[in-house]
Amino acid sequence: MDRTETKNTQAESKQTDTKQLILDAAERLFAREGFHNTSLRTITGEAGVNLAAVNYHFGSKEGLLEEVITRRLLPLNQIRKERLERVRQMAREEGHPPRADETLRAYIEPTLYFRDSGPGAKHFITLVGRALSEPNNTVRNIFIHHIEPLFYLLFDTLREALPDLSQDLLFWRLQFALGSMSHVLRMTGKWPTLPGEITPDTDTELLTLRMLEFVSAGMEAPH
Amino acid sequence: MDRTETKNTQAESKQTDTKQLILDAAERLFAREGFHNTSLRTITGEAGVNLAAVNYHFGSKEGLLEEVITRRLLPLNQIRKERLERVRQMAREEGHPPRADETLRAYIEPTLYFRDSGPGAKHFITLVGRALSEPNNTVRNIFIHHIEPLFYLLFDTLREALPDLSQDLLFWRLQFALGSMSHVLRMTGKWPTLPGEITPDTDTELLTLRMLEFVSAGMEAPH
DNA sequence: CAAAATTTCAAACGTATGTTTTAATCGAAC
DNA sequence: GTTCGATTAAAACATACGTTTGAAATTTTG
Repeated sequence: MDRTETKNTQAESKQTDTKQLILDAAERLFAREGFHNTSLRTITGEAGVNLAAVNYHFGSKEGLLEEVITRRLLPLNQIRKERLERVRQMAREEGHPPRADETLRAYIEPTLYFRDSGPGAKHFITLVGRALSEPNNTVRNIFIHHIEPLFYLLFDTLREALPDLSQDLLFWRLQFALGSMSHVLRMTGKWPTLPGEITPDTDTELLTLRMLEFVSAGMEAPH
Repeated sequence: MDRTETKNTQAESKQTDTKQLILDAAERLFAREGFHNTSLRTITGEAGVNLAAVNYHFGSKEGLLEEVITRRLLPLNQIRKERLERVRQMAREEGHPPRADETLRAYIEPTLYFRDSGPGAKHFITLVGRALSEPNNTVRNIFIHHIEPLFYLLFDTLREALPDLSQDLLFWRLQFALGSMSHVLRMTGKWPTLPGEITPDTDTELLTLRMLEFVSAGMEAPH
């Protein structure tokens, strides 16, 4: 009776239900309140399941976090990786370096559009935005482990796109760009009171356009 | 014997020592581990004072946080406010709109240079960088309360600098810029493993220059 | 249907937290 | 030197947390 391993026999209905309910509630609460600020009693309460179910299905609170993250991050990273490799590959076939704005688009566009891919995805993207700025090692390390190879791919493709920039300068500009994106991701629905006619919850398409205008200009700025 | 009010008679030596020791330790630990992930026992342990001293001098853990923040944020905000008003005032005297890059510099430069203003200031700036992305309301609200008027001043000055941008677009671009800055602030000393010859801990002057190049170009990008 | 494995449940465990209490200690004023 | 308010100190308090337990309930297997 190994309790941390999931034996997926045909007996999936109840188990899957409980696991999904916990994952969805945890995703929402981790995004809204943070990992340490969310108790298992709150999660299981909102999910409508027994407290012990978390330790039974996920082993520990940390194990739950890991599955909350990987459940959506693996598919998202797969998409971003394919988009980046396509940009790189097509440029190589056409015999010119990839364009910086297309490279950035290949990374940013799937990330922003992922918010609309399902009800819980929006919360997850908030979590992604907070990932790198998490003070807690537990949360940050799980993310970094999955994001690091993608970061290198993005960095290398941008090196080809912007050969005039030193590695050092490119690194910083990429950090500026990623900072812009992650800030917007985690701020969704948390804007302070705003002046006048500003409607901060713009639709995804317009937001993506604006973000790409901004970070592309910054990336290609004179130096 | 009101324990939350500080009676500053001449008997300041011991009290001031203890308060300073607690504030410094809390600043460092809140920045490194986060507010909820830091216990009063860890703080008082590192400060070398008794556990009860926090509640005696600051009333509560939240009161301690508030004083950790205001102790440095009030002077920093004063500097940023003066710099912004000077840019605005000088432009008005010379009969032209303020420049966007000078406006951004008036906000960003004092913030980055504040890191070098003392041993604990570096930790505090990490805290500033994490302020807006804090999931916890306790932390975020204290910051927002002090930062909001400054944000409006920055926004209004940029409106004068960039009259072609709609309020909506300007709002977003300012968010992108602030995202870049806060990301860098909180990432100090927390970079993941990096490729090759990259030295992420650049000196303040060069980092400021690069950040201003980036966000100015993004702010003035075509649309 | 009976046996076996899986999942749920209520309760308790041990620990860590912020806070409070009560007494001891310190420093200055008279 | 004594007195009095301010500060420190040790201990305990109440509560919340993640986790474990053991039995009941449910589902799957033969």
